Amino acid sequence: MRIATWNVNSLKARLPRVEEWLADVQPDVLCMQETKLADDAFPALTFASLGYESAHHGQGQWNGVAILSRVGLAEVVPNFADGGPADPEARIITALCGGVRVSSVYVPNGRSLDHEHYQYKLRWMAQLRRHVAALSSPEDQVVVTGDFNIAPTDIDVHDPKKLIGATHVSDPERAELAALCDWGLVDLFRQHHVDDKLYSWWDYRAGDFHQGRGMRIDLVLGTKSVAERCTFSVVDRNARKGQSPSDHAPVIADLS
DNA sequence: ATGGTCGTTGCACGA
Repeated sequence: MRIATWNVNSLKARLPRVEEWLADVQPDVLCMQETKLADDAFPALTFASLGYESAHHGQGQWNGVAILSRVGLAEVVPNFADGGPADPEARIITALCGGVRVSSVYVPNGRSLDHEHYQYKLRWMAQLRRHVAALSSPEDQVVVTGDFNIAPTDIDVHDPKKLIGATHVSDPERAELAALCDWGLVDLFRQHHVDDKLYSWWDYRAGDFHQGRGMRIDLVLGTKSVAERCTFSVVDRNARKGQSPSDHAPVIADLS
C-alpha cells in the first residue's frame, strides 16, 4: 500500500498537476491539505474517474483537507472527534483506508511566536493527540499525515540559525509533536533517511527551491505496526518542479 | 542584508 501526503496549495489551481501525479505515482491513498475549496466544489467525480473514492472537509477559500483512496474509504470523520470543541477551521479529516486509520492534517501555521495564532497551533496539536487517542490505540494500524508546519529537529531546516525565534522550530511546538509521537507514532521518512537534509516545502520566493533552502514539515507518522511494514519513503521533489507547482512536494511511504 | 512569489480576493493578507 502506497500512502502519500501533499499540501496542494489550492486544489482548483493544482488539479491538473494532481491528476498527472496520481497517474504517474499511483498512490493507494493520498492525503491532501489546503484544498481551499467548499465541499460542493470538490472534484470528487474527477477522482472517481481515476479510480479513487474521496472524502473532503472544506470551508472554501482557506484550509480544507481531503483523503483519496482506492483501497476502501470508511468511517469518515471530518473535524476532531475527541469530544472537545469542533475546530471552526477545516484542518483534519480521518477515515479507515485498507485497514489503516488515516488522518489528513493541516496544522495551523502559527504566524509568529507572539501571535494568538501560535497559541491556536499549540492547542490544536494537543487536541490532535486527544483525537488520535480517542479513535485508536497505539497497537492499531494508524497513520497521521499532512502539513504539520513543524520541523521536528534542526536537521529538518536548511539554516537553523536564521530561524531562531521563528515558528516551525520553536521548543513548545516541537514538544507538542514529540508528545504526539510519544503516544506511539514514528516519523516514517526518518526510518529510511536517518540524517539526510531533505525538505518538503520551499518558499516560492528568491529561488529557494533551486538553492535548496527548505524545511521538512510534511510528515507521515505511523504506529509501530505501520512502521514495521514501511519499506520505502521519499519526498517527490519532481512535483515541486515545472509549471505552476505547489510550494510543497508530496511525501510518499510504501507499506508491505 | 534585503526582498523576492503565489493563491485567495478585491484594491490586502496569509503562507
